[in-house]
Amino acid sequence: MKSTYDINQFNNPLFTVDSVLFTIKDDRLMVLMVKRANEPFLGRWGLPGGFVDSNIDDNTDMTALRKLKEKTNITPAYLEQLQVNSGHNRDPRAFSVTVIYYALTAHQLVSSYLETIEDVQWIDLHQLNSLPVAFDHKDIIAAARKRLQQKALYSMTPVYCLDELFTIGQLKSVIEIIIGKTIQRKSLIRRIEASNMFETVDKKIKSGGRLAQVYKLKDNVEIAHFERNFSN
Amino acid sequence: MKSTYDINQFNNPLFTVDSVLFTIKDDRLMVLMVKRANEPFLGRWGLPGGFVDSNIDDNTDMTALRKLKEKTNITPAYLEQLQVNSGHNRDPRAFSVTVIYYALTAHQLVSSYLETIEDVQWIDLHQLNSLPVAFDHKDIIAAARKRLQQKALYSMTPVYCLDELFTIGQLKSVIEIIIGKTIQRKSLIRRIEASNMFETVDKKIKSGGRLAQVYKLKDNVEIAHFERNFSN
DNA sequence: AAATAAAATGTCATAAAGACACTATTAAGA
DNA sequence: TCTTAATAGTGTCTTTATGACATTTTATTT
Repeated sequence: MKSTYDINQFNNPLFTVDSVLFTIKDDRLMVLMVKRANEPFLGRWGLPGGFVDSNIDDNTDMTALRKLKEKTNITPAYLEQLQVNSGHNRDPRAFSVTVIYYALTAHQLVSSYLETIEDVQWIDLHQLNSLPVAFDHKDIIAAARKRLQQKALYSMTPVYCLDELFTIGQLKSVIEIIIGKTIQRKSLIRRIEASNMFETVDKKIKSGGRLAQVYKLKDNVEIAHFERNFSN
Repeated sequence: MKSTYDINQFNNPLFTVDSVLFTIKDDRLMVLMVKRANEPFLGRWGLPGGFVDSNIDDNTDMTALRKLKEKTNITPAYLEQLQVNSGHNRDPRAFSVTVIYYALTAHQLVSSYLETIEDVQWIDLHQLNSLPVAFDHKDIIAAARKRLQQKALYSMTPVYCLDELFTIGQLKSVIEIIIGKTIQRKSLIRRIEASNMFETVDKKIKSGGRLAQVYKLKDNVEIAHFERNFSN
């Protein structure tokens, strides 16, 4: 049945899946980008992604994860649909549609793997303007960043930029980098307690002063959301 | 160039665009549904939507609006991407992908047009369970409703369910129906003032007691968002 | 004129975040 | 060992948007 059905196949748009994988590294928000090995935009930097392989992928989520695994060797701790971009002009080949995901990971899980690779890199968002970028991927990254920023104001999502074990100071720093302003440590602690997402680990980490308590996520937690944004 | 490029066309997924058009009618949240005239799911009720026509549509937003116009004769006041659904099992024909939008309109603009039509109707969300629905459209409507609900807690989006002219009481009622709980009239008034989205019209409407001041949206306003949710 | 009803306002309570002082604990250096 | 610096962590008052609810306003109905 599947092989005989072909209505509208000819006019079907060019369909791809792309991901904006964020991390925090050296106190900077970074995005994973790939130097393109094919036309169009050969040699420019683009988001990791590609075509759905319907023999392998149950759905587009799987496509996004598969492509990310190919480039980074990991499955990101957080993945969510961002938006769909479509139009005649974004891909010179045809009317194209891209499902865009954004994802979060601890850079530690990826960085060592990337060291031996040239065409896959963490790109500092501040350096993005001076980089030759393919398609409309610069706009997409901006949109993903905006969404992440919003989410960081009212949810615990940014933890997924951190390693399994982390301190409150590290979480505070990650949130501040994402939202672009400082928050009160006290406010974060209140949210950590209210969220009930975390547990302490019998371990402390030195941080230039008093040792910091180490935390980790409880098993199978839901990301906590709050009724107010961090404000200013 | 466009006509010669055909890599992966054969395995390209079946690609459609569907919309969840909400309105409030008789103090109920309603969705626009269409009785399917084609296989699969012929005769069952489904969301308005269809294939992209890349000769007409600049992008998938236009596809959504075009299909809604065909069914309702109007362009909804509010339209936003909800999500993408994809998989092997959701459409019996092939691996399929649907971009889903949700939209808001005043029912007055549509209802008279629908009166003469049998296969396009407003469906009360409470009646949805007892209706034969196509594809995964029941789940999609649930997801769209949830998103609208969330948005109503921290933004002025629900105004787009109302006619051009409306009262505070009407806006309060629409919000309450969407979020499923009552809110303080006073809180809404504070938000109306803070939002700066509205202006009074030199007109009052009877409502069983004191006449109600009529409001309308200012020209080209942005939807106001707030830092807190309505709570309880 | 009185009763009723919803609109609109006034004002105090509540709750979560902001501000910031203060204490605790570690490393480094005199 | 004592002092200093630095960050972790706590206590507590302030701020602010919303909740609660009483009061006033203005219309209709009887």
